[in-house]
Amino acid sequence: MRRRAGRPPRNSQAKRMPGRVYIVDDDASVGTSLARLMRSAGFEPEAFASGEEYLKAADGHGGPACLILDVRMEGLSGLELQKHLVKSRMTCPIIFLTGHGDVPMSVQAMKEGAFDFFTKPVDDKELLESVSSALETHERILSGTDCPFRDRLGALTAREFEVMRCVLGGALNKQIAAHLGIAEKTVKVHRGRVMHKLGVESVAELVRQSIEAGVEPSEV
Amino acid sequence: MRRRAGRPPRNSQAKRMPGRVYIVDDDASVGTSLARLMRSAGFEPEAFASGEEYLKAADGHGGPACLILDVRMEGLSGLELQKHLVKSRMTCPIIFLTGHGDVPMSVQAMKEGAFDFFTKPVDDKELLESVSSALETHERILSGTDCPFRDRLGALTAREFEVMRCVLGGALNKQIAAHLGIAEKTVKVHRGRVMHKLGVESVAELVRQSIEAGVEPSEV
DNA sequence: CCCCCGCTAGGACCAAGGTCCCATATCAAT
DNA sequence: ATTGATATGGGACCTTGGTCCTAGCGGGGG
Repeated sequence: MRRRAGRPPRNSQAKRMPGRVYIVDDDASVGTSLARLMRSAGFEPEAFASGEEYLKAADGHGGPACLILDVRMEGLSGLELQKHLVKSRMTCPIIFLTGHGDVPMSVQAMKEGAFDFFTKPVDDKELLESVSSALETHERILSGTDCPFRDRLGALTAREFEVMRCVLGGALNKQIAAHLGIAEKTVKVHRGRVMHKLGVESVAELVRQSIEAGVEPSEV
Repeated sequence: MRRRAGRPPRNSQAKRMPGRVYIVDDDASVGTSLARLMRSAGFEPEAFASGEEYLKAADGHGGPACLILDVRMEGLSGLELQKHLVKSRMTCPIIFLTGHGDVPMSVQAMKEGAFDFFTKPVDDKELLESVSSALETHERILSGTDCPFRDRLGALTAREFEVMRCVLGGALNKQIAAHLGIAEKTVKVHRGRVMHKLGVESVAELVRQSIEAGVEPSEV
């Protein structure tokens, strides 16, 4: 039961979100100038002077965001902060920006899943492009691959959804019927509507799309 | 048609494979010394003098493998070769080793999914560790974290496999039959055997497992 | 109060999937 | 030459899936 309670946010992303950019750099002048750059490009910057400060103030935020981290900092280093965030399942992309970068350092950061890695001096345009791309990526992560299938799921009635989950579980119509305490005939009706509403033509396709959309199958 | 032509390595991984290490470097002396190093560590090296040569001779191999690529080479560069391999859905990890590496280059390689990136001179121990780790990773990829489904795939005949891919694509038996130029009856036979050999009871299950095992569906 | 929507379901059919048994043909290995 | 694995299908038969059309029932909103 539940899921799609009330209103599946039908038209999310009505307008393009600007996107939050967290900046963590212990050099205040760098922080402010980066913030200025980001603001001028239409993003919402927020600067922190250390990893600890960021962690304390981190609000989770709702929409798409990304981090710009310095590697060398007093206290928590950028790489340490990254490890910490990765462990706590942070999904938002991290872009490194450092004055003293070398290949092994960049490789390590990338292995940990960094989105990008720049050395100063950095080309503003390149950095902005990377930030923009990072925000897009995060948006996609947040909204689960924006597939039209997901929206169509919202068109299903509760009963249809239940039947669909049983189908995803590989159940026969008669099993679904028994499971739901209804006639096999009715299951067929629901099932047909599910296929039609979701715009799929085969169970194989249904399963694929559902996996992508994160729909859990139902045991029968 | 293609893909695992001929022989699906029937009894892969009977005994612990040491792991194949493909070396692509246009400096012959580097290639042979790397090969020697790998052999001494118990791996099975195979050296190529260019990306083109590697592509021509690539045999697919059965077991776990990895690549050691130079970045700068005559003809196809390491990064280009990597892109090409990624596009063709190569799963085996790529380790870069280059004399003239810089941060942007390493970042690009890592973004494309490189397993590691070293600059010469490289510490033998580090390189060997990376290779060993890459082989382990590849083995895990190949065997899809011990799912029995993957092993069972090896029990399918070429024809059965083709039919299965069509089923994964959501095709009807008659469409599969037309596609393969055989009778619908025969498709049913193959299909039945596929389900039986793979130990699944529904198309839904088949699709799920196949996705996990990385089997590509076939358009019909 | 009535209508629409969702849930239910029967009848009638037809297409598709699946399984037995059996049979032929090819190819490679013994 | 014989055997085994593979691919191919015919016949028969049953189960499932899917779609028409029709229709009763209950709830919420105009």
